[in-house]
Amino acid sequence: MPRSRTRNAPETRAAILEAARQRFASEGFDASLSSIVADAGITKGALFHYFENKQALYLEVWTNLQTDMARDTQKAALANRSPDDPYQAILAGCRRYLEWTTRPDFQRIVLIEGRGVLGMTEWMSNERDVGREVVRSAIGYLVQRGLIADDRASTLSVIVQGALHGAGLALARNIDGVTVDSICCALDSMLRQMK
Amino acid sequence: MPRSRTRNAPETRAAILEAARQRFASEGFDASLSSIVADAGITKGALFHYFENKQALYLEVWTNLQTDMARDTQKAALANRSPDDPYQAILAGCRRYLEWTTRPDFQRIVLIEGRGVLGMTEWMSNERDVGREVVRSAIGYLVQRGLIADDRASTLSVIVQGALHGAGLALARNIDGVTVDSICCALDSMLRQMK
DNA sequence: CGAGCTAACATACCAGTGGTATGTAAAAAC
DNA sequence: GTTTTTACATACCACTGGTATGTTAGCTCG
Repeated sequence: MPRSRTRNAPETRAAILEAARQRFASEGFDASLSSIVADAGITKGALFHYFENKQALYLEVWTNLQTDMARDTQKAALANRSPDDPYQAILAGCRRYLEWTTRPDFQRIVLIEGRGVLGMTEWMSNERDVGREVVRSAIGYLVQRGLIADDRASTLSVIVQGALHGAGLALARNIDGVTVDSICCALDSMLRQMK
Repeated sequence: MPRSRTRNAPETRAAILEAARQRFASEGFDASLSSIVADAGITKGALFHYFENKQALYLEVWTNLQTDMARDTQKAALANRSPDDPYQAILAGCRRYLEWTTRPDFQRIVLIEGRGVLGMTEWMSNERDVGREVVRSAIGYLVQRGLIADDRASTLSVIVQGALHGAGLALARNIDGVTVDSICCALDSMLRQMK
């Protein structure tokens, strides 16, 4: 009823995604679709016109956050390139990633719940894990420079990604003694000693 | 009705937990309480007599798995103590942990979904994270030996825990090039170079 | 231009869910 | 032997994700 008669598909879709992001960020996946469509100013009919089901909606919110983070992280890394220290760019990327972990929506949707919500079906199956791609490319860069053995790249990637993930969660929980600087310091020596 | 007239509270409780573990492992948190109570051979009345709500039930299943893993891991570590190499025990514990990550119920309930299900309320708040305690005590052991600086213990703990977590997930997803051995090898040099 | 098709929503409704209120019988307490 | 408590079962409810079915605006094309 309050909806204007002008049809504007992309705006509607964006409104749904935005409302969903906020609700998912504050209430988690349990946030009801009713509340989301109310926030977006539309009805469930519209929602199910654009998204197959609740998981699909969540997947898109999750993917958007993830890709935004990846882009920003890579941008930070490229901006801090140094000709005589190949680690500097990567460490700048790590620091930028840790900044993302302070965002409440990123914390809850990506760090905390995402894996469980999309679990098995989407997350497990394949390369939807954008974060992993970023880390892999960073490690690949070190391999290219001859700083890391080629056959260790995969293993070291998952370890570095896991370390970053754990560090981000620790920051989110603000565990004693864990700060952005202390983590970056630890990652610095950790990365430099990898071979 | 099929329930015998003899009251046996602990058995009933255990039956519920066992049924819940299996359902949660195969269907995730979405597994309906109806199916769980059917498996356990009781009714919802009994379930809600023992557990405040679905989350509380999940929390207990999750905690049990987590503590079993922690106990087993520490046992493995203590069994592999070596007087001239303090790292050996820890690495044995890591290997044992990675073995746990091959268990489907542990994968789904602890690695994938647990964080999201209990998120914020239980997991975030504090020391329900048994895994972290284990890692902290291992790092504490190295601090005691003078191998790691005291003020770095917290940060290194979350990094090591994250690395293990990520490695376990990678094994669960069987990502190319990642094996138990390759991870243990990487952890070996990583731990030994920490200071 | 106007008839028909389709995209973009709205409305009404449903099965199933977690959770609650209430009942009841056996054991334990006194 | 009465009362209280424990250990369940039964009946029920509000609400949820999802579906089936409208309805209307805009575009296509003769």
